[in-house]
Amino acid sequence: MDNSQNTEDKILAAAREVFHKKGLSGARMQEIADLAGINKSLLHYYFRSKDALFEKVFTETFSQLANKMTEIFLSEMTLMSKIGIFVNFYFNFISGHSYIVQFVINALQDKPERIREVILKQNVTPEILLETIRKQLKEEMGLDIDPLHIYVNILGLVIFPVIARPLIQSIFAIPDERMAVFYEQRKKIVPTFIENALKGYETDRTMV
Amino acid sequence: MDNSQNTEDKILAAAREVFHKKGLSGARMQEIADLAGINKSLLHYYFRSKDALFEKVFTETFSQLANKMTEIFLSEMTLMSKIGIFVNFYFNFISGHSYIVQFVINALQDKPERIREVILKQNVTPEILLETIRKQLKEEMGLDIDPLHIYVNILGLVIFPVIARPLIQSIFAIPDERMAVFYEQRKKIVPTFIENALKGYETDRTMV
DNA sequence: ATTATTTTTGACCATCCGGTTAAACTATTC
DNA sequence: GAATAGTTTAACCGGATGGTCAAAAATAAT
Repeated sequence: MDNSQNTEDKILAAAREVFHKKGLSGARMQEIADLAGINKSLLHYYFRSKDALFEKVFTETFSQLANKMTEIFLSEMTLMSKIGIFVNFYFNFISGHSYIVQFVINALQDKPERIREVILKQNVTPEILLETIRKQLKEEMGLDIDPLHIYVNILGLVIFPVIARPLIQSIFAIPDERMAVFYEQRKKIVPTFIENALKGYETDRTMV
Repeated sequence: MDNSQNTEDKILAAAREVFHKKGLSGARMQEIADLAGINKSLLHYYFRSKDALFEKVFTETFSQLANKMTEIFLSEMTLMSKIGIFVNFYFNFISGHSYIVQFVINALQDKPERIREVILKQNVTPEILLETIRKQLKEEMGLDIDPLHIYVNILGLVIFPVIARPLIQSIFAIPDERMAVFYEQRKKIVPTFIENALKGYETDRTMV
């Protein structure tokens, strides 16, 4: 047999690609089948329905993303090191998976309940993540700031430029090459920006 | 006649609502017609096709958004005042139009060319916006930083928490009331965060 | 080798959906 | 008030789309 991959994996790979790019309503079962190089009926043979297949892809994708994020922040490092590594890793990762984050956000916008099932299967508790950041803010920088705000700030500075790429690029007429440079610059700029901001709290003493 | 609104406006209002929430492929012409309280054929009578109607809504929405953004940054104020006002305004505006930004991003992700036509109709040149910010960074804070990075930072800190709301809220199990508080807090936190970050550059002298 | 089981296919179905058309209704013009 | 133009509707069309099914092909079990 030339079946280098088994059918189920081929389907999942194709479904991932199509769903990530086009979302649930934009994707076509036929397109997924074609991409996987199989008959459309097989999709229903392995996964009951379009929705079931989508849910599978969503769960998978979300877990992957969540794991990558928490993994770094739960490791043994200073907060600033974590931020540096996270930002760096993320820009690299996402440049090869540009649709992923938006896919997750859209899927959740469309139907927030989707996350329930997934979050339970997850081994990481979000509370632990926040608590870890809170402790590090306090102990390493003497800051009593809500860790959620800081975490959201970090994500915003990293994720927004990626999902808004078409927006930014077209508005400011930036060619692809300069855009690549732009992202490369952000690997340094974002950690510096955050560090400056946090240090500012130290001197200011205007806590939130 | 009881036609409080003319038909065209009723259609546009309905189309806005549906397209904003569900996007092009997720929206149904019948649903728009129902919401507008008219016959489906009328949609085609006033706007040729689904695509034409969508394009109309997109243009309209994008312009509204872009104008709001640039208006503030091109006014006569210190950069920090602009940032404060912008952040404040945006959280207020968006809480009543939560789907808008994501709608624009998705529409552009789906088909980047969409922006071409719109940008030409726009009276604001993006270059002027950046140039204004650059000048203010230099003159008011003595900073030689790429204004695009700063602008993107601001947008990221404001927009990301809004479009990722379902994500954030479900992951961290935040009830609606606490989420409202969260956004209210950000009106202060974000400007402070940015101000600290920028001041950090001043003392650091580690320019980018 | 034969049977039983799993995998794959092509033909098909019902429904959805964007779009068309002709006729009905309304408003305007003369 | 008849003629004309503009607006609205219901019925319909054709193709796309998610999904089914029975039979064929491949694989495994005896």
